[in-house]
Amino acid sequence: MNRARGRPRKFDSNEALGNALMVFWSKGFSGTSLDDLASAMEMKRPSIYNAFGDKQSLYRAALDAFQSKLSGGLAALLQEDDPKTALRRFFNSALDVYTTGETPLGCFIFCTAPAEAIAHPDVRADILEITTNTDKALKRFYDSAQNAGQLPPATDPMIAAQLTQATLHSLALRARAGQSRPSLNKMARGAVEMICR
Amino acid sequence: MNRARGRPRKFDSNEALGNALMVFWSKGFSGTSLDDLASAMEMKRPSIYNAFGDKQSLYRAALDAFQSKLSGGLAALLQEDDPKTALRRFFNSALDVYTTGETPLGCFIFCTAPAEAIAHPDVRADILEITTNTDKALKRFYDSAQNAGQLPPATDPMIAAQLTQATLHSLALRARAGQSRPSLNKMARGAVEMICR
DNA sequence: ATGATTATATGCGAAATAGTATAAAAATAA
DNA sequence: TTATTTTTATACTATTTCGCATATAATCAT
Repeated sequence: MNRARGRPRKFDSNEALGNALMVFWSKGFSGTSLDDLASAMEMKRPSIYNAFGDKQSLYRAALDAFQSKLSGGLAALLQEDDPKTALRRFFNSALDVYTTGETPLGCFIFCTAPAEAIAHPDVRADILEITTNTDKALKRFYDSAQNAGQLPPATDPMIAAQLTQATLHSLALRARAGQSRPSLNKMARGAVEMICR
Repeated sequence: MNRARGRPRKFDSNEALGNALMVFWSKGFSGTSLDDLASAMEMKRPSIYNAFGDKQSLYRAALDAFQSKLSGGLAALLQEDDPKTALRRFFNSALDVYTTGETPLGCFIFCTAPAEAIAHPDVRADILEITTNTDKALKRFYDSAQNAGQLPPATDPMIAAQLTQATLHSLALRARAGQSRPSLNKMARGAVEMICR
């Protein structure tokens, strides 16, 4: 009696969302058609509507899934003792995501969502929330580094946090534009030295 | 005999391109229809094709126009003697552009073009070129500041340049996401202090 | 088995979309 | 005036798009 009632679903919800995410990541929201999604998700359009609602709901679900996965992994890396080591691993791990595939796609959120932000205020609010939360998490990181005497007292933790996220934004755009992984690594390393000196 | 031959054009080319730019800036490339463009440009579709080619050519022309105008203005500000003053004016002027209108649109290039970069390799190449040129221009700025003894010898001019553009990228995204102008000003100020110390 | 429930599959339809063919209009050249 | 050139305006077509209506299938509850 505790079992699912009607006909069982043919698809795995997470997998289908992940496939949708990949299409949106490559083509953006407006550039992706429901046929693109249906074929990538191996679902017919009515099933997509039934499971995820309309195109915008699906896109926002993909944004949320991407952010949860990425920020979870990155936050763990910031637990490391030495701030510079933590940051180097932080950027390196982000770049792993940004440069996968034959054509690197950059960051799903920062490379595709801004284009939709004006036409879709919900998406705009999503970006703002993600950016704000990331600032806050990084500020906590710099606060505790400063308390541990690992960051100069003159450094403003909030500014350091914003510049760190700015580096992330830029790496995301540069990866999608086609800059090489070594050049991105170099920039990330340099940013760590600049921010933590 | 030196006069234009056939029926005279009804529209001013720069003005029409500027109107197209505004639509693309707000809705992105894929989110903009030719009807949107035709109505904003006050031209019929066949006239648009005749004057600017297809949708992608028009979009790339708009990218080029935006970049020329913005980078020209910003480069002039970097001529200022004091590097910090130059940078503060540089960011301030960029923010003027990023935050105009009731709903700030951020940077036309960095907020709308990345979404198209995978589907349209020409656009991807455009972004890469613009990013590379901006890095180079900023590196020259930091090189000469360093030569004038206005930047610590330990600072790597290329990293400073990349971080400066990273700040620009981030301000662009944050403006479009809806962060307030004062908070953006504060971040820009802080970035200048971090980079030039 | 029978009915209830939920999912899938087929296919429809109305609207939007990109791009063009054709004809009319406005200018110059001879 | 007549021919030539170039732009504009109308209308067309073929395709794509989103979303849904309807019918069918697979499972559970009784």
